Amino acid sequence: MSERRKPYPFDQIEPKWQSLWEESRAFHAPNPGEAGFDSTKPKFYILDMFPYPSGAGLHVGHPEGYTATDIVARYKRASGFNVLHPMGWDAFGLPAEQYAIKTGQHPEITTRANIAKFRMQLKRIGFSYDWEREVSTADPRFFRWTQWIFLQIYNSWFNSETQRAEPISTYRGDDPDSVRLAYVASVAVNWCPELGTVLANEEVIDGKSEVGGFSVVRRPMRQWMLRITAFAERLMDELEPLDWPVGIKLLQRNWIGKSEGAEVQFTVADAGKELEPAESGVGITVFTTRPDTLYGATYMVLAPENPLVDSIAVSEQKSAVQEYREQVAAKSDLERTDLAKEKSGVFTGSYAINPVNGERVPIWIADYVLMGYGTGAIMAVPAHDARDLEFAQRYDLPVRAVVQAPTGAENVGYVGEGAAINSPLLEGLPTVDAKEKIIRWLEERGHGRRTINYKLRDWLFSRQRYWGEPFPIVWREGKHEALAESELPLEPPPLEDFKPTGTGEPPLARAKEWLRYSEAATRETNTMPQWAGSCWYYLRFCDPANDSRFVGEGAERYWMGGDQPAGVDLYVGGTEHAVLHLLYARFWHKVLFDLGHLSKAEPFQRLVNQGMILGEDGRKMSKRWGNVIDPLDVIADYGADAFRCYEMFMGPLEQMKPWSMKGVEGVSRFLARVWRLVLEENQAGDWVRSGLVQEIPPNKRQLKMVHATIKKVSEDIEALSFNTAISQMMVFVNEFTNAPARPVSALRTLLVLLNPFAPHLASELWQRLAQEFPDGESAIEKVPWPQYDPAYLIEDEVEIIIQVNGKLRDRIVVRLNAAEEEMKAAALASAKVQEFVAGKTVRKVVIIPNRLVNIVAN
RNA sequence: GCCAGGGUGGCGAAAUUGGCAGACGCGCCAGACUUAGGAUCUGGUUCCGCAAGGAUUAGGGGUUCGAGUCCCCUCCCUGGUACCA
Repeated sequence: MSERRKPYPFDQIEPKWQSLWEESRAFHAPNPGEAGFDSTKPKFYILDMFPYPSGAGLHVGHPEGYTATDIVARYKRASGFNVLHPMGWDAFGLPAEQYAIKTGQHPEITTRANIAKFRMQLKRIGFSYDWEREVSTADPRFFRWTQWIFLQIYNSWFNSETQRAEPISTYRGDDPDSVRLAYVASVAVNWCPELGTVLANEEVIDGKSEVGGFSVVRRPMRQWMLRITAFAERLMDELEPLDWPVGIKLLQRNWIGKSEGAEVQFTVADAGKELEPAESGVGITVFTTRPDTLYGATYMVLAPENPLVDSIAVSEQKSAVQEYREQVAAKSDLERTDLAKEKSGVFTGSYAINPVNGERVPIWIADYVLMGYGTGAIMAVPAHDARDLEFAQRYDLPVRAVVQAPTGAENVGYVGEGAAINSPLLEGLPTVDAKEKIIRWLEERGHGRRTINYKLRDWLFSRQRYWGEPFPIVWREGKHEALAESELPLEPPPLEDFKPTGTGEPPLARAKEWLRYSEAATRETNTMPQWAGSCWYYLRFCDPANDSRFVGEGAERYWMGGDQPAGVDLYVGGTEHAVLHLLYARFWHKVLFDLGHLSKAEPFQRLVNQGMILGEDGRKMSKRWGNVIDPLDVIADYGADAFRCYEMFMGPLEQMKPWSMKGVEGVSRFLARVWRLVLEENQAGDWVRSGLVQEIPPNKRQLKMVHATIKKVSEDIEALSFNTAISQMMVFVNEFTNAPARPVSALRTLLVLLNPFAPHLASELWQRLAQEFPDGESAIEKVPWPQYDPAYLIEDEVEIIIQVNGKLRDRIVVRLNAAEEEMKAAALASAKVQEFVAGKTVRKVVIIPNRLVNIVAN
C-alpha cells in the first residue's frame, strides 16, 4: 500500500493546511465582549458527544458524527453565523482505573496520554474545532464546577406547588434533609462484587454489568441519590417542542413510564378465629391503572419484600412465607426476570376486604409483583390481566369477568377496554367513564385516590471508585454537610492502591490523611458516576476558562439563548445515549435553570443519532472478528479528505452501514478528479494550472449546473443528507471534466461548496486559483456561501412523458408551461401513442403541466 | 411478547406534493491511450428476450388515470424493552 502512487499530493497539502488553520486560529469563536466578536451575526451551537479517550484511540465510528457536524459548522460559518463548535474529553471512567489497578500507573497519566492521542487523531482529520475551548472532565478547573453543581442540587428541593427546584432555604418543613434533591438513602443497589462497586440500573444489562459483563446482585447499601423523579412530568412535557427523532423521544417517555390510575385501599380482614390474627385494620394500598375492574379483583398479591408481609402472614403460613421470601432473595435479577419461568407464590393465610363489594379476597405473595414499582402490592384481576390469569390458573383462584370483550372474543383474558359488566356501580359504562366514576366513589369514601406512577427511579449517584469526582461533602456526627464553595475543587487524594476494597468501602477510604477533615468530621468517600461531567460539559464549552463561575452569564445567554426552546442548535451522537446521558443532562439543566443560572429549561434543540459503521464483512467491528478499521490507516493511504467524504458518502447518516475500502477508493478518485479539474501534471512531474481553466463566462448549460449544485448541496447540508450532496458534486465534476473549457468562476463555486467536505483540497485549489487569477479573497473559509438563482434553473422547453394506461410509451419536448390542449394534441400525435391506442377508445386524458400526459384507452 | 425503524440491481444507495424506478459510487464488461496498467479517459451494465416487448421496489390485497411512495394483511431483518399492575 505504501508503494501506491498518490492520485494527488494529499500527504503534503493536508498537514500544511492543518498547521495554517492552527496558526491563524481560523476556527476560534470569540465570546461576546472579546476581541473579534461580531454581534451582528446570529449564533449557531453545534455539539458532538465528546468521547471517552480510551487507550485504543479513535475508531471509525467517532468521526462519522464528527464529520457531519464539521460540515455543518463550516457551512454555517460561511453562511454568516457565529459558530460554536467545541471538543473535549469525558475523561473520568472505569477503564483508566482498571488499567491503574493492573499496572499501578496513575489514571491521570494514562488519561493524559490517551487524550493526547485522540487530539492528534482528530486534528489529523482536519476538524474545525475551536481548540481553545477544549475541556476535560478530569481537570480540576472543570470538576470544581461539577462539584459546585452538585452542591446546587444538594442545596435545593423540589416545590411541587411551583413544579420547580428551589433553594433549600425556601423549604418550611422540619427536616430539610428529607427533601433535598441530593439525598442519602439505604437502598437495594446493584452490587457488582467483581468491580467492587454499585451500578445504576441503567448500567446493568440482563443481570450483568454493562462494563465487563460481571454478575450483579442486589444488596442494601447507603448511597447518594438524586431526586430525578421529581422532574418526571417536566422531563416528559418539555421534550415535546424539541426537534428530536420520534423514536428517541418515545424511548425517553417509555423510560419515564408514566401510568395514570388510582391507589385503592384494602383493609386486612380478621384473619380467622383459630389463627393468630394479623393486626386487624392493617391497610394494603395498591396501585392500578384499571380501577374500573375493581369488581374483578379476586385476590391480592404483595411483593415478597413488602414489609407488610410480616404483619399479614398468619402463623400457620409464616414458615412457608419465610421460605418463599428466602428463595426469592437468593435469586439473581436475571433469574427473577426470566419470562420462561412459571409464576410462583405463597398464600399468606390472610384476607382483605374489597372496598367496592365487601368481598373477602385472599392475600398472596409472589415475585411477579415488584417492590420497586407502585406500592409493592396489587389487586389481581385475573379475567383482564395476563399475568394475574396465569397465576390464578396455577393456584386455582377465582376468575370473574367484569369487562365486556368485543364480539368474537372471550371476556376472560380480554385486556382491552369495553363496557363494565358484573359491576353493580358501573354496569354498562365504557372503561373511561367507569374509571372516572369508581375513582370519585373511592375518593368520597376515603378508600382511594387518583394518582400517577412512574417507572423512573431516583438516580443512584454514588460510586465506590477512585477515578471520579469526590463529593464535596463531609460527615459530622452521622450527618452530612456541604463543603464551602471556597474549598472547591476537592481533588482526589494521591493513592498507590486503586483497587476496590471489596467491602463496598470506596478506595478513597484508604487515604487516611485526606479522609480526616477535622477533629469531628470526615470526608465522604464515594465518588460521582461518569455521567456527572457529561451532564453539563456543553455549558462549560461556552466559557471554558472561567474560574469564577461555571459559565459566564453573558456567554451562556449568547450561546445557549436564542429563539428556540433549547440552546444547543444541533447535537449529534450515538443512540447508546438515547436515554441515560440525555435524560441526566436534561435533569441537571432543569435544576440549574430553575435556580436561575441558565436561559432555557432544555439543553438540546435538534438531536441526531448517527448509525453504527459495521466492518467490511457486515459484522460489528471488533478485535474478535479482525474487521476493525483504523482511521489513521485510511488517512495514510487516501488522505483525510477522502476519509471524511467517504464516511459521508456511504449512506444516510442515521443508518447502520458497512465499511468498504473500495468505496473509499471511489471517493478518493472523485477528489483526484477535482484536483485535475484545476491542475495538470507537467513533464517535470509538477502540478500546474490546467490549460482548460480559463477566465471565461460559463455557458447556459454550465450555469444551470452551477446553480443546481448550489441548491442541492445547500439544501442537503441543512437536511444532513451528505451522501446526495456529494453525489451532486460528482455530477458537476463529470460534467466539467468533459467540457472543452473550464470557467474559473464555476470552479470557484464548486470549491466553496466542497470546502466543508474536503477542506484541505478545497483550500489548496482555491489558493492556487487565486495565484493564477487574482481576486479579492485569499482564504476560502472567509468566502460567503453562494446563493443560487432560480432563474438559471428554468428552461424554455421541458421533456414530458407520455403514458398510455399508466405505462410509459414516449417522451416529447414541449414549451415550458404549454397549455393542456397543446400537450394533449402533441401526445395524441405521437406515433408510439397511436400504435398503442389503435383499435381502442380514448376514455380520458390526464394532463399534468410540464410533467406528463396519461391517455386512458380501452 | 410489546414498542420503534427498516426490506429497492451483484454491492452501498437515489427517487420534491403519488407522476420517467435504480441518480451517484463500487463491482463487472468493452474500447481508447500506453512498454505496462492495479493510472487515466470513453461507452455499457435491474431481470427475461435477437428484437419488438414484457416483468420488476420482501409477499398478498386495496385506493387511484397513475403507487417504491397512501390504506389493510402476512413474512423477514435491526434496535430498544422486558412480569411496571
